[in-house]
Amino acid sequence: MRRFTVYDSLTREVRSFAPIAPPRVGMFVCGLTPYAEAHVGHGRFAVVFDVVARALRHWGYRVFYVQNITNLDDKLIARAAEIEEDPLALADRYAQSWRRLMTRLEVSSVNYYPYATDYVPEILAQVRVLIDRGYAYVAEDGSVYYSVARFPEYGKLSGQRVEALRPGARVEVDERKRAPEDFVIWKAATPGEPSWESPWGPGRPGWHIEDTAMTGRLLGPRYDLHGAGLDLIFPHHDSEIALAEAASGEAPFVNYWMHNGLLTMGGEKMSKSIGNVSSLEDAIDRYGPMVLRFYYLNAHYRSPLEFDPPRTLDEAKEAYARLALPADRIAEALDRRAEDAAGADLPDTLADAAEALEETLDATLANDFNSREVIALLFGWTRRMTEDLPRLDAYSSDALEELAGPYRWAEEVLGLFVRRPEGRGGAWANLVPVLLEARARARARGDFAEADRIRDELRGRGIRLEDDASGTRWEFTGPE
RNA sequence: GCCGAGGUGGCAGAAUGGUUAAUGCGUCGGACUGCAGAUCCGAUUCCUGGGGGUUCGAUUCCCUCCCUCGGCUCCA
Repeated sequence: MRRFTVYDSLTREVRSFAPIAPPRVGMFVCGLTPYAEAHVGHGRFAVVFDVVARALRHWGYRVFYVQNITNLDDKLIARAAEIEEDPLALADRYAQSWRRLMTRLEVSSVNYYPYATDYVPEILAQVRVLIDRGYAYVAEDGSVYYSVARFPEYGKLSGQRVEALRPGARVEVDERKRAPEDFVIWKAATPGEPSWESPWGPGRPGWHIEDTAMTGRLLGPRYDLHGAGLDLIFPHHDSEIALAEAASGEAPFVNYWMHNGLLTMGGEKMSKSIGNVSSLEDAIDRYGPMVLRFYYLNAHYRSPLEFDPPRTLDEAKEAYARLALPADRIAEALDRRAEDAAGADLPDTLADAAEALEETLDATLANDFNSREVIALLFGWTRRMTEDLPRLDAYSSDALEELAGPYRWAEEVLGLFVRRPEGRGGAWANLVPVLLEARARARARGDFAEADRIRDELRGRGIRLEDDASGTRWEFTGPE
């Protein structure tokens, strides 16, 4: 297991990572409340923590990664009422859409996406324990509240002191609470809304306790790594700590807290409530998953990242195309000579450089997941590979594998350079070589009008041609 | 008001107590090309918010001020 460091939001320092029970690592990330289409900001946390899990596995840890889905809350219920759909059905619809987007984005590391409502028994059990231990009380209407005053360390993650909070700053004060800072863990049912039976009457789970009940069951009372956007630190994560440590009597609840910086648009956080959202699916359709992943990983995960369409993704597209060009050419050369072992060996200096680079990539990422620095190193390799492109077909397949090494590393750990057959021209792919041959003949006899006509025709079908010294290449870019 | 994060070239965005502050985008020049595009080579050597302090040396550490963003019970 490689050693690595990670910035821990609780201690506010970069710490060396040590799992509770190596090599196993329990990892939990706060996922979506699926009541609307996912936006580009959501994609960031998904890719950031995907890379964290991929890296840990690459380094020999056995990661169990859980990303929850809050499939019932006030906003979701309100939205469902608006469009006259069952709230749980609405949530399921958007949750499945999220899963499809994750597949397209190559977010493959999540082991389990639990629904909050599938953990009602665990939630009720935790509510019971908290009442029994005197941390929670039942209000007149059957709601149950956590009494923040009973947990003196409340706020240690955010640094907030309870007495400094402004009750009602953004959310109306709830009269049923004993203290304004108390939060609901079991919400008495409202007619017409989904509800479950409980010893305190019908109701539904509060937000914070969903996660602690779920992780208690799946990861145990204490686990290694908790991630999310930094907008969730307060009150959500502070409340999770208060709930979990009170319920289990064990501490610390979580050993490492990771928070990613937020994606901004127009300088402000991208969010549904502000309305400055841009669809994630749209971005994937338009630019492809690799460009999007590149864009996210091109910044340190803790920095804010500005999204300014179309400029930012156009720029990422240009940069990624340049970075990936040798990776593609090497892969193509390998395809061409799959069964052919003949060819030149790699010069020692190049072979050594490839090996050394892989070690540097690991060491760089092991420094608090500095993916931006890793990408800078990969650009260095791409520059070096570019010089070798004309000689590619002279190398043996073993030599080509060595050249591909750093890109393979990035494919496994960063999820970049993934080549999928989809989007490569579909049914037209069979026709293209025939048309290219016809065009080559036209060019050879000087009939450039015919050559351009074929090029334009294909362009109209979303296939772009490029001539270079070795002949004509094509790629499917989609209809304009 | 309180808590937290952050201010780096035209833009995006890294890093480090120490030679010309990475990398990419853009721009300019050149190569290649029937044209286009892509690609390649070179250039863009006056960029670390202001003011103090520690140090032989600060963008980095400390103090202070200014500005931006996030949070203060909906939020990735």
